[in-house]
Amino acid sequence: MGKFLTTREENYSQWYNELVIKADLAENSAVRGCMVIKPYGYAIWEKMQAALDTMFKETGHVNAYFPLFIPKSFFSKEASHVEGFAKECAVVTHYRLKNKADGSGIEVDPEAKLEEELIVRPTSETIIWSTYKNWIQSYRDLPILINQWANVVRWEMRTRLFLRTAEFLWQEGHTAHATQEEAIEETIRMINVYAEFAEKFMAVPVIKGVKTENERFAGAIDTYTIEAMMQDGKALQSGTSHFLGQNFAKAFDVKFNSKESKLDYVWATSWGVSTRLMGALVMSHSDDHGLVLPPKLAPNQVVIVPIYKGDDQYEIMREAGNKIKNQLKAAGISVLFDDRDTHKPGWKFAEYELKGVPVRLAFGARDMENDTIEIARRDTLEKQTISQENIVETVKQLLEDIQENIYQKALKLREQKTYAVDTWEEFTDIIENKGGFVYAHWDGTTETENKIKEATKATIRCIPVNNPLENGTCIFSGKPSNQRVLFAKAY
RNA sequence: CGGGGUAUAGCGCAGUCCGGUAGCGCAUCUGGUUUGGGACCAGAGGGUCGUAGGUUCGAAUCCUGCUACCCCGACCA
Repeated sequence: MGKFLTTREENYSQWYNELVIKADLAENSAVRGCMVIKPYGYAIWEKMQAALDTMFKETGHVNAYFPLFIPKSFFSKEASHVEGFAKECAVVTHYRLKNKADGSGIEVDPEAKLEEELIVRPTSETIIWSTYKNWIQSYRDLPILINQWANVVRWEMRTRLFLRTAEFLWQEGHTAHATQEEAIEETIRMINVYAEFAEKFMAVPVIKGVKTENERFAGAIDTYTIEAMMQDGKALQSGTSHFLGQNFAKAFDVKFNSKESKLDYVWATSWGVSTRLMGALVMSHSDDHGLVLPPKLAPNQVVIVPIYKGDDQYEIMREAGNKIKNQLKAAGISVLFDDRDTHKPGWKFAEYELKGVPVRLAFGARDMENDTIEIARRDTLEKQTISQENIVETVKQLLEDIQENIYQKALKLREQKTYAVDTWEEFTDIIENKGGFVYAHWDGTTETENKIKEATKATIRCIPVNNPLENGTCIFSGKPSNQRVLFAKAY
């Protein structure tokens, strides 16, 4: 087996970078910090979108679309929101170009300056709440449960394909409610939707929890998060759901008449997941041979590779291959029959391993004689020769096994790399030498949180939901604490 | 945004120190033999050496600016 990838052990970060490019998921573009998502990568994103969109619809949401540009003045209306995003906003200042006088190209026409500059959305709370103001007068107008699929721009200093890019694709849900209880319920409902999606579709186990004040979304009262562990033990924040209280309603003066004929501000939530999930997917399951995709999100669940000698056999194999392909397709399995004569079987094997196709079927003259077929699973790289008779059932079962197996494997790894510690020495030892999730006591102050971050680069990923209460002392300050929180280095 | 590194054919690299007009492997194309884990032989095409200036008779090579990428920090989904 030739070596095409840096191994995870050699250099995890380089392994990831190479894998994303070699598996044809994405590449860097001519624009700094912005990526091109290639067809194979986009196909996975489309599968994620389809599953999530269905879940959003099932929970009563509808899709809409709001503008890419946000008037600068909107931004300044919610104080903490501005502060959070101001440092990474792209700004449109002009609306026209013109030819340079000396004919050496084009330049921004200084006479075409915008009256009010426009921000390229880093998130859409402000434009949406300025719109909701017009839509909401009465409790009868509530709730509003809207999602949008969009791109956003955050001018990042250091970027990495999928994990952090200046422009990325995401969905953002923005809901408006008559009561605080209902908004909190919605916030929790959506973090649960994200957790279910991560675990059932991506096969990525996640920890649900609440962010500390320090890590909270700019403008939120509470931020719920799902945190996944990557194979190197680092955490990846994979989705967030925010209870925004009445902050945006107050900033944009969105009031409604309640049943009791009382004028009150509207309660809000927002929630989102992004193409960063692609990074989570890659880093959770893949190995030194390439991607390992969960069957539920793989663009092709099965690839069929024919093995033949000469044109006569080729024709026979094509016919046989198409027959198998159609059987599988009829059972709702997505199949690629790679009957290209331009690449050899061995080349194709390596290629589809790199691309993470869950199941590979290969057959040649020997199989034709015996009515057998070789079946190989990507997650364990095991292969065996089976009878063609129950091929559909066998493949179906195997796809389910793979989906379950990679989830269990990821869960097991997380359990192995999760620790509970009581002393600063143990804490720093694990964070610096072993890597992983560490449950430890914390005194609840931002000051301590920041000092721990400074000393170790570990941050509080979340305070898990249903976190058991337990008396202890803060690992850093020694002050009393009544629960452990989840620490880790994060992407 | 600070420190370090890199940029030569589609990809990976040598050549740069010591200036003389560009080479290797893979990939591509043609023909043939092949096909159960990235085939082999023969031939062919492809580069104004990241970019803009400068020094020089002459620059991939020396000097300066700019850009992009990688690593390490600060910031963040």
